[in-house]
Amino acid sequence: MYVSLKDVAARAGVSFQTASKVLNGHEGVAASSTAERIRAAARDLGYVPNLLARGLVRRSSITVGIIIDDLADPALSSFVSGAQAALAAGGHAAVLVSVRPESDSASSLHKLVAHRVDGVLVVAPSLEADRRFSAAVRDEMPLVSLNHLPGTSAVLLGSCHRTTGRLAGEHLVQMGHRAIATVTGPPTREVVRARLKGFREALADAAVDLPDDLVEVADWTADGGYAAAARLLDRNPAITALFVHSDLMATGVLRMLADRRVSVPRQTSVVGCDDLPISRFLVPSLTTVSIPFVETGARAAAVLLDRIGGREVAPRELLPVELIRRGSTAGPPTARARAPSEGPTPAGRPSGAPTRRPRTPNTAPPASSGFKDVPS
Amino acid sequence: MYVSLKDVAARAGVSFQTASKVLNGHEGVAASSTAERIRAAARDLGYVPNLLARGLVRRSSITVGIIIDDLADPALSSFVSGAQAALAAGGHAAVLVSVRPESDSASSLHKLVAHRVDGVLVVAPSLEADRRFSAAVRDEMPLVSLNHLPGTSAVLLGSCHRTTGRLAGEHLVQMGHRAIATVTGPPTREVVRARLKGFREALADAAVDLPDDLVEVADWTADGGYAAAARLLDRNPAITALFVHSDLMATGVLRMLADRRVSVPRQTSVVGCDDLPISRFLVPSLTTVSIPFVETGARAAAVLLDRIGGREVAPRELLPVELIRRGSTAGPPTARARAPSEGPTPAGRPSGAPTRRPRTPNTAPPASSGFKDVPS
DNA sequence: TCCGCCTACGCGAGCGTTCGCTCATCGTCA
DNA sequence: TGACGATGAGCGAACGCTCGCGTAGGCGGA
Repeated sequence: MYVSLKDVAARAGVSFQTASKVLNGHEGVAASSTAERIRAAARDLGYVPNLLARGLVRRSSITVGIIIDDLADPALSSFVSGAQAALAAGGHAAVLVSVRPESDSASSLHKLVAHRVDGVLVVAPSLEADRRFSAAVRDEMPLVSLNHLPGTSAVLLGSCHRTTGRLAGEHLVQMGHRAIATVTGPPTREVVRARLKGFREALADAAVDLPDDLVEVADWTADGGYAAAARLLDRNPAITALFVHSDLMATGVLRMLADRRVSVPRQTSVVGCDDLPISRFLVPSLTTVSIPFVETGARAAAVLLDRIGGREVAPRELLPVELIRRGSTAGPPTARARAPSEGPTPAGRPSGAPTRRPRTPNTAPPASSGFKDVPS
Repeated sequence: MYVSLKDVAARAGVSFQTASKVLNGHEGVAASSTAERIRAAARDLGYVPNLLARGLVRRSSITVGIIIDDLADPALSSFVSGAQAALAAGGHAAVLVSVRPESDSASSLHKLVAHRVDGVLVVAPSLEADRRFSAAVRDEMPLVSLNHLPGTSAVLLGSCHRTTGRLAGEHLVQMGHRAIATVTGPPTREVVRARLKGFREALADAAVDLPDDLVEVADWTADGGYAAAARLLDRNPAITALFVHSDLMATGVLRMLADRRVSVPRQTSVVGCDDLPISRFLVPSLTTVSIPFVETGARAAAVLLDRIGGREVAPRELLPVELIRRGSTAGPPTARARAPSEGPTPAGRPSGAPTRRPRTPNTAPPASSGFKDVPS
């Protein structure tokens, strides 16, 4: 089926061990004429080394395992995209396994161990609180994770979530908002707690309070964001700004506000988190804290390769985040502007006649940070 | 480092070959007491079989290679997500390699061959016209592709693009549109030609013409969609409907229309293609032809496993597509309604006073096919 | 008592590599 | 002329596993 080293050696008239050495680029192991003969034979026969056999004796499969929750999640797939590129640059292939709710999380790790991967990259937030997984981690195995993995020696790589929350909070208070609410992810996640902490700090610095009833938990989905924002507005119609923990949820929030005829950013400002590629194209374009997914994935892979190579690496590393100002944030409505409808009612219907379209409506041209590559 | 069969056998007091047979579930190869002793030893020692060694002798790595363009593309990552799940169900792991523009496309295939994958799944539209890749395909190797791979024996799996185009076209003409334009992907792609063909057929059935200047080519990106739609409207302001070959591009189109103050769907209708998870949350929610990415990926993986298992499979298989009606399409504006602005001008500013907001504006509640799981 | 059969296990070979060691040849220099 | 270091190539072992076959020992039947 496949041509082996022996086939190549036979054609070149040498022993297969010699062929091995030549094809591996060892110097001074054969006369240049012999070496060339071997290389020619390999080329003619289309020899492709069997990495299974090589891995067996070298005790390294030149592969890295990636454990992932769900590739359909744009954030996670961006991570993997970056990681994959960096791994390829390092000559490693990626073995992908997903951790599925119905199966034991430790089994996905066992699968990778069975493949004798050189290291593992964890891109699975659902594993954050998974004791069984943490317990199954072999400490000898180099491990880099994009989420917390308490109790393991895994290197943590990500962005500074506290700064993320702080940037969003500062932006909103600087614009003059005081009635600020937030739609978070599940508080079991460390990222959620950290973002909330930074957000609270920023608000506190401006003497703005964040009572519990202005914090709504959602599940990272657009549907969840929609519902959470609806609950928030039902409870407190005076809210003028929302910080949403992911762009996907923010999309749901924007949609919900549109359904209720709440103008963004005139009546309510929205700050997202992630900066998905699509976020600058939403109407209004979404102000958001940019998380460098691809870069983080690439860096994670690079660090993992360092660990595999025996080089010393820091136990955690955070990549910078950045606030991207776009069209979904503005100052809060003035008292006069808000008077007619007394804030959006739960039913969402403005009571009076439609007001004239504002000068900077939700269809405003994108902020300069956005569309620079779109022809005007 | 790792515990081997010999370790297990030594602990159980048997030869490692016997341990191998027992652990592989062979019947009648050992007394039940011995078998239990071996299993206990394996459990105690945490034995994980070395798939490299097993693959070497069994001549099967129990892995499947996936060649992908870019995981950051939501459509492609959805494919892989579905495929990955199906592969896992079949006991196979996925080895991921990406084909990068700067490197030889055949080398990614060689990489997989080196890993002795049992089959290859191609999720790389960029390889469609790649002669070098097609030439490098070993015909013995089971191959399933989501895009055309002319000249190879690869099984083609996808959706019926012609139907896709037809559905979009029929929907628009049924709503009464006559001035219909389209933003396509690169015409080098078979999918683009097929969609265009179906679209043309649907229009022709209603005696609607599609002259070349109403067809604009873009590059699958939102930026590209934005620019293409701008060119289209500049050339022909009378356009009342647009069929866009991907939801991502459609997002750019919606954004561009919003920037020009063209109301969707009141002034212009937009039909997308893909039905990305986010599409129902856009404002207005996007009418689109749903492509079952995840299911296609899953089916592709299942077919690949069939081929690997030596079962007979059809040379191509198409999954059904479906038109999802949402808020971005409606009938064309009446002559009266369009009179004030004489169609959107390139500058995009309605000349008269803003008309009263229509009863079904672009912020209308989503169509029933959408938000059924969003609480009201 | 001997033969043959079944059960339960061991043995040897081989999968395709890598790697260290041995060995033959040859030119060089004392 | 003989010892010696390069140079060039082969050889054996090992990596961890699977699989077919060989073979003890125990049993019943003739």
